[in-house]
Amino acid sequence: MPLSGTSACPRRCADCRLRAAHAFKPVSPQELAFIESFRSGSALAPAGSAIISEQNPNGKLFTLYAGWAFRYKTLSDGRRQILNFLLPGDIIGLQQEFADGPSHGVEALTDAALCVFPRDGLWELFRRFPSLGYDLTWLAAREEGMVDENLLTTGRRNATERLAMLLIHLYRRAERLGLVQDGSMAFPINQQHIADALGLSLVHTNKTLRRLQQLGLHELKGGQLSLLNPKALHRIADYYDLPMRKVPML
Amino acid sequence: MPLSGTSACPRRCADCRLRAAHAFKPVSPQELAFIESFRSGSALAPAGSAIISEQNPNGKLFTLYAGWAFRYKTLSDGRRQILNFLLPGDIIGLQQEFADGPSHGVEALTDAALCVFPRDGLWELFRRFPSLGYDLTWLAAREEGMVDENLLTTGRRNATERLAMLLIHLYRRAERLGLVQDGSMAFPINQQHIADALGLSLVHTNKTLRRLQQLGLHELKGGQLSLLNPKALHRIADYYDLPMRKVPML
DNA sequence: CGACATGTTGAGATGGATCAACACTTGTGG
DNA sequence: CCACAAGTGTTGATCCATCTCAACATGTCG
Repeated sequence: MPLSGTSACPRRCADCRLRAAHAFKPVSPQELAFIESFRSGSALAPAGSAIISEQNPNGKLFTLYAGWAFRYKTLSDGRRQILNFLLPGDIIGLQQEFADGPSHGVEALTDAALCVFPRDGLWELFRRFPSLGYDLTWLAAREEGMVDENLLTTGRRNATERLAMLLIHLYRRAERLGLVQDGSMAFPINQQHIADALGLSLVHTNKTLRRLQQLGLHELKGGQLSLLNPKALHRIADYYDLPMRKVPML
Repeated sequence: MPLSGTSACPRRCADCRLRAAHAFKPVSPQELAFIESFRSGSALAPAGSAIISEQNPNGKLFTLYAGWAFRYKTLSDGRRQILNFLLPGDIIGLQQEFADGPSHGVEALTDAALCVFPRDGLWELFRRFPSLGYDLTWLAAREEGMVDENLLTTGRRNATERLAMLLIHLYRRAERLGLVQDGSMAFPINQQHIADALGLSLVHTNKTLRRLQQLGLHELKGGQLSLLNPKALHRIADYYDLPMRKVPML
């Protein structure tokens, strides 16, 4: 059964539609050739499936080519915290290489297409293409920055501020990737995900989200999100956005 | 005025007492020589001083040689979230290289000794010593893992669990570095820091900490911490520790 | 049709925040 | 040497943001 909406990444990295996007740093032909040889294949992950299991991490490294996913950790009684959301171009599984044990799980939110790399080829990559090693560090640092921001949100913002932050931040990331059309974007996250990402209960998330919507700050229906009053959302979230550099992509 | 207790890092990296510690991955003589040439000097940061300002990040990269520090972010109304604590061997300022703007501040908790590296030599390091580039990615991933854990704590653990987690985690890290003697370690963190790290109010932190102490789980006085009932703390925090590999150090 | 996931809403309970004192220590300047 | 300010820890009273529990609505899918 073909997965609706998502197509697997092309055989040749030179044909990669994602890499051509405005958001990404260009690579040299040599780098591209190496990436293509390094890549061990592609994969499709249906919505809801585990890309990396929290208990039994596989040894693979992925680049998310299309679709959404999220990283999470759980406590043994089931409480779950979503660490960050993953969008096309994000790398998956890099931490596994360095962690002392299983550290987190990754789950697909939508049907997702992935480029697969063997984890044990990582050192080879650093050795042969230091510039790509540099890019990997960049990606790691960038993701850490994202978690930092989420920790600030969860630790110090109240429920309204948290929601505003989440909406703005995801909108901004999607926009950068060209996923926003006519001021509206596909938003494949349900309220349970939002609650788990923000450290709130499901019920309170619902009520707060509803209040924001009734104030006319945003609209969220049919899986589509639009920000009706971005200024106000920025003010509430205490969020200041900066011009974003092109980011590397493996 | 000499800073009590902390000595600056030695002139020659070969004489580095820290690197000789059990916790760190050995480096080759060539790597060591490069690190020494890469290093632009050493510095002392008095307790409470900014190592990296949240507003005006400097372009430097540091390794914390002795003493404690912490990374933090603040909201514009002053609410502060501590992202993680830094102990000897940790790297400081790596994210700055990749962030689009100022991302976080770093402050010394105790008098601290630092090795200083020029940030703009980073690419040179990757190019000439890919193995050190690999180590930097490792350090970045490791720190991200730490923030992940803190996000889980702040988002999903209650006050008691958070405190237990913090005590265990810091104790464990200190132990690894040989900073625990006779079951007791220097603990240079006040309750305001703890509150800011855990997303709690100062008052509630005090009351919860006090309760744990009265239950005989730990003792914290005179700036010294001992865990009197680690088993119980582990159970409360839902924390399982794993054997830790040696980690790299720049 | 029933089962299930998801969203919505109200009522009541509570963990943690806020406010307000006060104790103790340390350093400083008169 | 004392008086005082500043930083830190402690404790009680009260408040409220958020959680929990419990229904019910809606849509999808077999």
